[in-house]
Amino acid sequence: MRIESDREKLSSNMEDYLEAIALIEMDKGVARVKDISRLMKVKTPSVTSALNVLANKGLVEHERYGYAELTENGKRIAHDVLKRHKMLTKFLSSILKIDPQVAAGDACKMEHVLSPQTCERLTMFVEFVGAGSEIDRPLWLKGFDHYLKTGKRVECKNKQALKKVKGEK
Amino acid sequence: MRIESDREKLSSNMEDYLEAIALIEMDKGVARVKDISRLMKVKTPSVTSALNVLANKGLVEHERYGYAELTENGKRIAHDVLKRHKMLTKFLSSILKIDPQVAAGDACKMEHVLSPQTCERLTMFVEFVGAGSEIDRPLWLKGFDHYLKTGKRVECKNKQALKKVKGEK
DNA sequence: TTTATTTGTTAGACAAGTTTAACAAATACA
DNA sequence: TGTATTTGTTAAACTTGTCTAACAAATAAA
Repeated sequence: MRIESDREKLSSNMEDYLEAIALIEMDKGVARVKDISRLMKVKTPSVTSALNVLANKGLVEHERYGYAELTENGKRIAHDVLKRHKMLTKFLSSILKIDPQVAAGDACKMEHVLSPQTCERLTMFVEFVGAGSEIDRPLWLKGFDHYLKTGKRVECKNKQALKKVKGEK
Repeated sequence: MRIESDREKLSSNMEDYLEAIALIEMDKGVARVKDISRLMKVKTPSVTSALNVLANKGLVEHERYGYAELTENGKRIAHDVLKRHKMLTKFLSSILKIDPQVAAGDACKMEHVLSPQTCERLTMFVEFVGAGSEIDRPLWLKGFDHYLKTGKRVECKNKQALKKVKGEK
């Protein structure tokens, strides 16, 4: 028999609900069933049912016909997920140059399945690379861009090519 | 009403079964329920049931009490999954230096969720980086290793530090 | 070739998450 | 204040994949 605040691993789905609620709270202050259902692309009964599950785990508060609110615990988890989401999005879009939509989708999947170790390393990697702007983009990464376009590695002995890679787009 | 060889997207689970069967076929020529169940860490009835699903989709052939064999279609999918798996493992273990066990686990999850675009880019990235051996490891990547260890970027102006990063471990 | 062991299948239950249909509460507005 | 509209909930069914228990086929071995 188990008591209250279970520390069991949340399912991807429930993590997604927490994340959605957090986003809506950030946007509008409070989250309603309708908003969640719209954001998650599920019907409202699914939301009601998810809220019951999450409330049982002490991750949201929800009174019938009222707003849903994350508890402290819920917030903590949601923010962890969001942090992973952001990091992954950045990795995909600014390092690998994946299209924003696709990157968002992939980040949404990956955020629930990566081990803490991988998340941590990837975070360090993103941090290490920087690459927020084109200017910050390290030279080797521009080399990768070139490799993507042409399938060929930049010959660094050739000053001409090197300049080209360094310089533009 | 739908006919035979549906081109619907396979679930992660079913992809995993195909992958397992492919691995066993490669190892022993033919795959038996027992082998699959062992590799997948599920009980045999789950395998029987999965084989029925896959047979319906035309991805395996399986006669009662006999061997399971991938069809051409099944093989194609299984090999795609395996290719992604290998690529991801390489990315995680040889670029990010994730522990083998953890890398394997993460690759196993990621292989089912990444978009084709991300798979392709990541493949290119792994290819670009090389990094099969410590010797091939590009200098910037050694810089990342150093960043992981110390949290500090290598100052390339400092010849001493540079040499250290280039040289050892 | 009969018996024992291993392997595979069926049937039935369960868990998580989803849906539709019907209904109830809250809100808006006349 | 009374009626409509919007929003939320309940109940019941379905899906996917799992399991246990009981049974059936195949293989090994006596």
